[in-house]
Amino acid sequence: MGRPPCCDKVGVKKGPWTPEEDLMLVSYIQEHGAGNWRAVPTNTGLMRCSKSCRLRWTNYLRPGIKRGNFTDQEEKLIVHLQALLGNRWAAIASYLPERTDNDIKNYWNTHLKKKLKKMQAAGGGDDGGAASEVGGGDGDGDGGGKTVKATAPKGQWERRLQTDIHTARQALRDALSLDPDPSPTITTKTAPAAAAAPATPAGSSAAYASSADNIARLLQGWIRPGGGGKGPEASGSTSTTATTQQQPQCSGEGAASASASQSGGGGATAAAATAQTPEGSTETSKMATGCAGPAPALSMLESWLLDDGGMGHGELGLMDVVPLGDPSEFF
DNA sequence: AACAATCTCAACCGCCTACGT
DNA sequence: TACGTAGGCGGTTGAGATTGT
Repeated sequence: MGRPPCCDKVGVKKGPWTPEEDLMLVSYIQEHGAGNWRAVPTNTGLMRCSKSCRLRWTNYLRPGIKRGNFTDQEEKLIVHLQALLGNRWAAIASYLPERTDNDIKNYWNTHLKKKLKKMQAAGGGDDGGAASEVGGGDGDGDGGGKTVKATAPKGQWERRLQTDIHTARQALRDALSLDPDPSPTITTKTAPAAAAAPATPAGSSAAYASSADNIARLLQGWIRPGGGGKGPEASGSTSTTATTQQQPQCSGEGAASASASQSGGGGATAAAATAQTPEGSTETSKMATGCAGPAPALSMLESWLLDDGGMGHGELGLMDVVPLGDPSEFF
């Protein structure tokens, strides 16, 4: 009441962000942390809508984001999770900590949908079940997200989440038990370029990409090792839902603080402890923070699956350890 | 070399839910 | 309790890059 709307649409700049704007945003978040997005344009002088600032941060500037070059395993994960969860990209992204929901969504729409269609047309591929499910709705799946979200009360939502995690586990089990065959059908045409310069987005605006890299370096500079709580995750992030913005940060630098602050509400201590392992101390920690090479989260998933052997205690354990709504904690 | 077609992905839009007043 | 805003999510779009002719 009485508050002005978020974006009055007057004098709000649109379109691509400039490196200068990025820097303004980054330095603001450096000081104040991510969150309270409404205050960002006001305090930074950015002529951007608060939503735009949040989006820019979560999809592009946030540390720990991996771009381009989806691995075979990532693809499989996405395919299976999409088949199970529908187009709930944020939920799917929580299983791929270093990918943004936007990235996954784009990748699905541009690559995977076609591939699955092709596979289906060819009489099924290595992703049999998932592919057929997905193909049925042309990737729009059950349309689950909105409908359910809109109608399910909180308790139901939590139950649904449990079910999601359950089904996701089964899917992962399937995916992992499938022939690991890194079939070349999955290669993308941008692969060569990306292989040459893995850290930059394949394709567009190389010049700007280098700016983004600079910003990334800047970010690395200001994120305190050990996560003293100064990082963006320490103060700002809202916590009502599981979103990509709360994923562990890259290289373990921000990860510890991220996990620590994320777990604020509930348990998740185990996950946090894992993430707090100093960078490079173990392979697991690297993978857990999503900053290893090509197969980041999956080893964790594998151990998770292998861990419980049967669904029995595993399910319970998972629910105990992973705060509802943020399965990525588990990584 | 020039043009057209296709692809990629960053960003916007609108809707929904949670939360504050 | 009602109302309004902020934050979050998924769908869609359009500019730029890439590939094919």
